[in-house]
Amino acid sequence: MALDHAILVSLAERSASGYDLARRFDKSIGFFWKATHQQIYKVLARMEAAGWLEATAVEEPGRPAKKVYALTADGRGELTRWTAEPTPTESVRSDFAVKVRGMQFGDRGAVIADIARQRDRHIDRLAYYEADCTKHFPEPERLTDGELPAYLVLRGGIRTEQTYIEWCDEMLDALGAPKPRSKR
Amino acid sequence: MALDHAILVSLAERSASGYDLARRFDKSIGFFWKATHQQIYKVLARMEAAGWLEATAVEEPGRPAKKVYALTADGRGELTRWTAEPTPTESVRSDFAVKVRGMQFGDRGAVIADIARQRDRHIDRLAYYEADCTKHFPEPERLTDGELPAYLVLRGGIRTEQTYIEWCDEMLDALGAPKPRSKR
DNA sequence: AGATACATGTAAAATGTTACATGATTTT
DNA sequence: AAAATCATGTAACATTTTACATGTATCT
Repeated sequence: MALDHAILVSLAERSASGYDLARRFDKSIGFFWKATHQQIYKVLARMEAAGWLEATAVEEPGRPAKKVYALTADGRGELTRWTAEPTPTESVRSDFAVKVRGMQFGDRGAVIADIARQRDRHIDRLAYYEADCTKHFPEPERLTDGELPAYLVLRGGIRTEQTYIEWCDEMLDALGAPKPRSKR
Repeated sequence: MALDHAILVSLAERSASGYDLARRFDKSIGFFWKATHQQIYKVLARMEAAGWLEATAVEEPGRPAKKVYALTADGRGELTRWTAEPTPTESVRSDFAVKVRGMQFGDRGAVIADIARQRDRHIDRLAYYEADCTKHFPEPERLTDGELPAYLVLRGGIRTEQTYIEWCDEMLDALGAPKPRSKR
């Protein structure tokens, strides 16, 4: 009951094949939920069997045929039911935090290098999100009801990345380590 | 290769029984990694078989006997090896973000109420972290090398909660909904 | 000729969740 | 007397990850 709903939301936005979905899960919706194509194909088959989805074979010349999935009335019903449910507390799971906490029992220098790497990665991701935001929502003051949710979720991603970078900065300062790139 | 290292870090800090660990995973280390007792007992058995841990039966009058686990040299070796590995990008998984993104296809009012609920929960968690921080690290300017990592990880938790609350505020404002409690 | 993009899957292994199971002691 | 805390597990099920499998078309 997890990837299922992420796929339902994505298909509600626009019908797609398993392959298309796999690419979406590498960006846009994938910023907040990761999934591989193997997982996606399996869940699509299960949801089609459950009657939440309908598949249509689409052939384009010079390309393999694809199965495009669309929500059925039952699928839309399930999506509505799910949105009305209160979200359970998300189970936190941060390898990185555990590693920082365990640095004194391992390779201190390597962990500091890892913090610096993590910082770089989040700087890149922040830049990516900000570019995405400017591109899709150039005028945040004038958003339609349809655009608002995607915008707000992206704002959450931007805030999260900023916070992560600031946290890495605080750690590198406290550990007396230099920061690898300019930014701050 | 996930809960394993969280348990190794916790046991490196102090030897414990499965039951003790289950309680630690309800707080402290559990802020960054969730695990149930069923999972913990299974992983402990596996790691003992692998020679990373050693169990000693401890009996206290008026209480059931417990098996206290401690790291072996191999266990410490594995922990060091793991800390030296670069941390792979964490796979994001936010039910809540997916739900916000899908609000237009479901029950808008229910999702707004859910955002308010989420906000309250993170206000509570922030208060908890801050109290924990004041209690364990009353003088953050004077931390020993042993205290620093746990302090920094807690700081990360505090920053994360603050950001989450601010994000919920932004969403409630944008959606024209009132905020349930004082705070801001 | 080799790499990348398009397109869809199966199978095995590892991990995680939920339900079941038991029994002593302490607190309300 | 019932509920909570202490203490350790097994079993079934669901989910996720990793490896295997296949084939066409386009780009370099």
